[in-house]
Amino acid sequence: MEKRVSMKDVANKVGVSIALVSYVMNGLEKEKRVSVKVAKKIREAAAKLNYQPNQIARSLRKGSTNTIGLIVADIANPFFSQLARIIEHEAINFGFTVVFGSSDEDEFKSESLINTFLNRHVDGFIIVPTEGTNIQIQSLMRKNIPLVLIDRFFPEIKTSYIILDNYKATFSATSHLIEKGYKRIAMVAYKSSLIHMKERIRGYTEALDKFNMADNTCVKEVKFEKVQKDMEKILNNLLTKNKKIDSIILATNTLSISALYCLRKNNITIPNDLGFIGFDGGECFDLFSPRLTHVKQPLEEMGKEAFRVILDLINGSNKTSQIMLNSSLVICSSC
Amino acid sequence: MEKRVSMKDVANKVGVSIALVSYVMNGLEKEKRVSVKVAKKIREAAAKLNYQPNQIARSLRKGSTNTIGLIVADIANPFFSQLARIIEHEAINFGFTVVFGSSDEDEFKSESLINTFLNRHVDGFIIVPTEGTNIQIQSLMRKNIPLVLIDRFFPEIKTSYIILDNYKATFSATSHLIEKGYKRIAMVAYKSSLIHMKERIRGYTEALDKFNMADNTCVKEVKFEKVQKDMEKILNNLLTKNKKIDSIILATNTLSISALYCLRKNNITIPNDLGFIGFDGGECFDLFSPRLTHVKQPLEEMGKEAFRVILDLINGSNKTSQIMLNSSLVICSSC
DNA sequence: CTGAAAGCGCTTACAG
DNA sequence: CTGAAAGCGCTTACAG
Repeated sequence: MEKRVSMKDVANKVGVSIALVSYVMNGLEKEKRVSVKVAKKIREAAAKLNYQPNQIARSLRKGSTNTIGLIVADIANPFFSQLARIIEHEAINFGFTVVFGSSDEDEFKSESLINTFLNRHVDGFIIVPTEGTNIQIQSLMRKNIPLVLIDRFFPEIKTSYIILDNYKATFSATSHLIEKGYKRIAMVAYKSSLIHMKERIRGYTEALDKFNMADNTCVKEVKFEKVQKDMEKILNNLLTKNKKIDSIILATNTLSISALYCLRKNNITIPNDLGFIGFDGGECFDLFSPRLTHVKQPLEEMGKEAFRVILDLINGSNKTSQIMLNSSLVICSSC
Repeated sequence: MEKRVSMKDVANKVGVSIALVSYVMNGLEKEKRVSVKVAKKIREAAAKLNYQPNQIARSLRKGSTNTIGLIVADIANPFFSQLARIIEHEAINFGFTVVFGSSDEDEFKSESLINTFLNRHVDGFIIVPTEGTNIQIQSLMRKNIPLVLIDRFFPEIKTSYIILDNYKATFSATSHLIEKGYKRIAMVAYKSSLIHMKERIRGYTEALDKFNMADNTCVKEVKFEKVQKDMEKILNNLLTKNKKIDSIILATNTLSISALYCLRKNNITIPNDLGFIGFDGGECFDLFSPRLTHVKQPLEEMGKEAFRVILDLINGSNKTSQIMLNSSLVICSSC
């Protein structure tokens, strides 16, 4: 087993103090006026011994870890894993490492993840906040920990965040259905007090309102813990009762997929039996027959902005950045 | 801004030494025979001050970080993100944190990730190794760093690994097609020297061989950097030339998806024009019409075993665990 | 039962 | 231009 070499080893080899090695390793030789000759020797010795800095020691001393904590609802959800990929990429480019965790929309898991990451002294957090985590977020704010929320936020807490203009997203999706001649448009969303869900629902209801179709407003909510079951019940209901719906908008990608399963199971064909608009779809939506019209989120921008903002905060900025991005409606053949 | 409280603060408050606080915080009060009274006082003070241990300091002192480094090819690929989810879950249960990175099948990115994680003193690695990383893996072995490979491995290096029985997987997929009466079965795989790809190809060729159809062996390889382009060329070729193929097996999920895009684009219908078997599909495969027959990997088991093995190694075991799991062929309606 | 002290591997004022 | 030393917040032999 090879032993790790420390600055001391390099210093001993060259016959200088540890301080000099530290200066050179950190590229401070100019600033600290280390002689060119010694600097060269140190660099050579370091290379020869294959010296690698111990980031743990560095972190303890400097109080910063060059690590960011990423908490999403579920890393296995393509929406979040794609986001994670983008954030990871940015992080690496700036010399940061990402630790991640999935909250499962559970406030206690969220709390535990935040504490774990705090104890490991991440320099900042990128969090997809879950219902009931307001206090946790406020506590981070009080501790002055760099923080940016993503996908969702709390209107009553003044944090930085990057979100979608959810209102616009569903407003335009709904309008699209109306323009296509659909009359009885339903929306299925998650039962949640979180703003992104509320806004998606508001976009839908206000679009109906605008076209004087408020009477046909039909919002159904499923519980996060039993999506499939709730969805089946709801769809069975909506598709069989007197005032049958003629089209549907789903408020998230998981809901979209769940709905597709149900529809297929019940032999409901799209768009003949039912018009359909999904939410941030990806490959599944493209490969479905017919191709599914869906709301597309600007993932790349979202991830990049989130990292840019957190880096800014880590570097001492005290500016609160609240950024709202626009989705696009990808029009295919499902309505 | 709240200041972080350290053991010293707790010690001062109670009027004891830091050592005692450390013992109590680590639950060593029995072992170190701390008086019940003092232990209680310390616990109370710690709770009151909301003391949180500084894991960085702990890590520096103990030489272990309770962190594992997870390197996959691409965290945005559902196969890997689902695996990540399972590993994360296990990790948390055992008090570990996961740092992750995507190698993009690039040996230099892999090297850089490994070094980054080494400098951060992860306790162990779970790695999906990329072509050309043999040396990196060997170097980790030499340093005696706990390591488990996953999805792929290097036959010439004696590491622990958890992999699929790739040979069996495609052997049975191919046999299934043959039994269904298909005569001209093609396989599209990645161009790679890695064992998992070789084995998937071998499973295919040996199945043909067994049924005396070796003459119809047709393996095409696409480059990782230009999947879509290569795939189109290959499929155009296979579907138009004299000896047209009647069915196809794809060697990974990304290849499967890529093929589906191409087929759709060229109006090839499954299974009428072409029999189809995909690899670890997930939702896309289920929702496709017709439902796609595919090789299903035991993700849960793979992730859990990987963590179990790495934990074992971290805890000092020097046993090399080489585990091969079985896939199942999910038979649907695409062939 | 308890405390003083060394040390993990760095960074960084300070002195010369 | 260079070095000695303090200190980041812990853990852990050691002494009493």
